[in-house]
Amino acid sequence: MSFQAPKGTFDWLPPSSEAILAVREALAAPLRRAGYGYVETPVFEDTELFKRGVGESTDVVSKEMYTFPDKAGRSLTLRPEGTASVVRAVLQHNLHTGQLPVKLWYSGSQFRYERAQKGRYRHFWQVGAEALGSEDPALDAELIVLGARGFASLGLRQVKLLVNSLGDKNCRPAYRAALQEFLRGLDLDADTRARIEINPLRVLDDKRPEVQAQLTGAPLVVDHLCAACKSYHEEVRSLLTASGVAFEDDPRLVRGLDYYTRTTFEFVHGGLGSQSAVGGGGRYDGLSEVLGGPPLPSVGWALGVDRTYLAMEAEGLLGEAAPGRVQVYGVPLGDDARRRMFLLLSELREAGISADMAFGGKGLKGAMKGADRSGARFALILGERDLAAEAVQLKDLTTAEQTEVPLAQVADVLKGKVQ
RNA sequence: GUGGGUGUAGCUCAGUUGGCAGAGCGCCAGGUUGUGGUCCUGGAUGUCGAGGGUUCAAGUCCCUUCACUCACCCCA
Repeated sequence: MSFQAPKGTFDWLPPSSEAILAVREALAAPLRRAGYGYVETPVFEDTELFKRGVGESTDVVSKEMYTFPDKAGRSLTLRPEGTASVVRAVLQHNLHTGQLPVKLWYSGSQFRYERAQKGRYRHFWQVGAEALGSEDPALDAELIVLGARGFASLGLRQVKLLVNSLGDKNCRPAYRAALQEFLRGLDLDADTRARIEINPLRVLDDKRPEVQAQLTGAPLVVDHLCAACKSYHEEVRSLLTASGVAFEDDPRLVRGLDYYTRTTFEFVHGGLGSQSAVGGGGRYDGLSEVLGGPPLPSVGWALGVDRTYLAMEAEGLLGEAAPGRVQVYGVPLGDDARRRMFLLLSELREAGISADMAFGGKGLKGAMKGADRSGARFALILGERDLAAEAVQLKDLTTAEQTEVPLAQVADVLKGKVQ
């Protein structure tokens, strides 16, 4: 083995690669039914976009970005998340000057320079959705419901939804100060003490038991919400309940990125190793302004495609996929037959019948094995005798029944037999 | 950045006290010169992660190093 994939990355191979395609489709389908348009943005952006949009206080920006200079000396960064790019694209193309909200969805690669472990890779995939320019609890609820529907449509039953509100620019500062005061009185290591000053809410997320034990009496943001945030959050919750989407209030739920306000939520699953989030999002009312745009209250989420795959694996939902399975398999005997089979397959494929054949001059036995393994129901056997008769032997591999079919009629005969 | 575990055939792994490099699966071929699956027979594939050391002898013991993996941190 000479080369291998870079650290923290991996290849999707058949058959699991088929499941990944299915996951992307399933997560996106509810969005398309709800009027979200597809957006595709560059995989790299101006480094400053992420510094400003995601926040310099976050670990994502301060130590996990793939940043590099291009040949003209510009600093570019492989996107570590999708929201900043989407907001940038909306502002750049003035999509927000039309009817609001602007509803967009995307699917693609994200990159973070982290130490890899189960469910956390340096290159990962997300399906995301953003609804920009509208402050309406129904929009928050809509997105959450669409995410939940996506997971449910894959058969996932153990995805749990956690919901919280982080307050807004009116009530968050007072809460932040109260939390900082509480945290400063605890016995914590230097890194965590530094985090108290930069991003105190994240301390609530610490998984270490000795830290969690000290957090039992910590002030909770729900107790510090202003009236507007409180009623907004109540409305979101009641819409979720009315939609039949089960959720759990988690007053400790915070998000890793700076731009979140008010509604925040996470879809969690127990089958991902030590990681738990299969998706998450929330409202980010101030992000547009941070990026130099007008006020554009918005809400969005991102769901982890590879993490969803792991969740499905944990729930035993990955059936026996049959990658590249075809309906018909050609078994040519000899060079003349191979040339004729090649043309016959093209004809079948044009007619909408999926077909493969034995390559490499295999013998009959080897070619028949290939037919068996291809998953095809029918084999087409073509040798010198058949060529002379302008016919082919059509064998049903499930019954071993074999009939001779004139070459000119193969497509028509098969059309009647496959599906 | 920190800590644990694992590196032997394409894959999953065994390998005892240091004594000839192994199994299952997969792959290829034959049994059957124009017929797959099941079965039988045979075959190919190894820098035992790499480098050094101890020893008559190292997959095995010691040192170094790399990779993978899991967890902390962080996050989808």
